[in-house]
Amino acid sequence: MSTRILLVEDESAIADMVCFHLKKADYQCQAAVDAAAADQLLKQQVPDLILLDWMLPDESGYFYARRLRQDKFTKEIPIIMLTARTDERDKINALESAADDYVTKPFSPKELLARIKAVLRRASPHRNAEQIEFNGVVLDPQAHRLVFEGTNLKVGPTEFRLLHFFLTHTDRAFSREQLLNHVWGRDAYVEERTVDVHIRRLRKVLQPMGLDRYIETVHGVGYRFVALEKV
Amino acid sequence: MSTRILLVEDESAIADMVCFHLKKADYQCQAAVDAAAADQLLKQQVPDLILLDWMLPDESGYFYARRLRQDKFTKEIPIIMLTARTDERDKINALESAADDYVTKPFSPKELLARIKAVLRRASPHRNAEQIEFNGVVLDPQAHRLVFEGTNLKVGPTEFRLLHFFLTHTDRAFSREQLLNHVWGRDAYVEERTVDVHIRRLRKVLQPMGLDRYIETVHGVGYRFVALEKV
DNA sequence: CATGCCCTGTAATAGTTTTTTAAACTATTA
DNA sequence: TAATAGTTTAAAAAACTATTACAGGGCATG
Repeated sequence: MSTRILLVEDESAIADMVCFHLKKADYQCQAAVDAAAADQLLKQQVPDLILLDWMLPDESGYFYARRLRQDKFTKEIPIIMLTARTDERDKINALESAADDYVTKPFSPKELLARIKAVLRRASPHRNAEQIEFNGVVLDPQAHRLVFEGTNLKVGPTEFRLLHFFLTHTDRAFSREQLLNHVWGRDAYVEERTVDVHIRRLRKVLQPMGLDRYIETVHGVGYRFVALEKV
Repeated sequence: MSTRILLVEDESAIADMVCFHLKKADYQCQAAVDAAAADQLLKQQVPDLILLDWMLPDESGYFYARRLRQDKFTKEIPIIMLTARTDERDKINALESAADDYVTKPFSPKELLARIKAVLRRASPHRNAEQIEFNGVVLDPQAHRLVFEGTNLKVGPTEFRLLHFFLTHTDRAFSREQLLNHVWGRDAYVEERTVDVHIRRLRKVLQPMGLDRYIETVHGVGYRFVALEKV
């Protein structure tokens, strides 16, 4: 049983190209030219992932994504946005809060497939239960513990979830709002500044083994966890 | 005599595919399209395992699972849920407490068969009857006895089952709900806090030989029994 | 069939951990 | 250097856990 991907894209040249590569990579590809067509397809069958163009003829891809997030039948489906390159902070922010990831046009099939794979892996709960190793620290979601060189690290529940999120979403900056959405839950009523405090506490936990430096502050944006070693 | 598996799934494409692979793996496969049909089949014959779709036409798979757990004829049957992938902690939690395991769509036949095998092995009675030794304490499920250095330890039935469960499921955190499901039985109308009391009683039993420290409290989650020696 | 004993679940209360907020302080940017 | 953003600390509030006592049920014994 292969993974179903719904592609919502009005430029047929791009749509054909993407579909071609998706099929070659053994995904099932359904294409829709606009939000209305996508809705029709969604009624019939729920896909495992949605590729969504930022600009659609009938509705902004951004608002369509938000709409998909509100519907209980579609809210769980991971969304990757396809968008023109941008520098606008607002837009990037909007992208990141509405979608699970985004790819800027023009993109290579290779990049797209890599991002699809990453998003699907992330969204799969069994993967979510897998142990993650990072520079000697092992995070075990099943046992709900953090181990370094055989010893348990004492870490609060929120710091644990925060680290888990970071380890599964490395090398990307997240705003405090995004972190609240992902780590606290989409309906948390908490001050943004609270994130700082938990970042602080997580850094404190990781300090003894010198891993706190992987939590980077992105001024004016939020925080980022880097997995790649700096040269 | 081969293992009987009941498959409850409304999408016939998936049902056919699963049945095909089950039969190939030498299981007996019965299929039902909804809960009502499943009930009919269950009246005739009790299967060894149930594969249950999370979303059914007539009833949520989740609630059907809960219903199966309340019926004394079906409560012992292991259940594996088939579900779309999700990130939601609530849903994962619901899944884990209602079912023995779950597989996310799309799944490979290989993965499904592996999980079936694992669940059946876990549920098989012979393993449940094996003696377990832990740091000098011997738990004998057959005789329902707990022995330390030749002397019988006085332990209540619930504490015995709780310890048995822990010894067969070490190094994992379990919520109180999960412990109630596994140790008390899925139909127990018991307050979650009651688990605390039995944890306390079990700790008291293990205290004299210093083994109570292996029962760890996981704040905000539940409890965990560690097998690994801490350094 | 009454009695006492053991076991269980609940409730009350005490104790602990974690989270959140606020506020003072430090750093960065333009 | 002013303005904006991030860090750190402390303390109150909230959430969660431990412990104890007790009532009621079941069961064997007298």
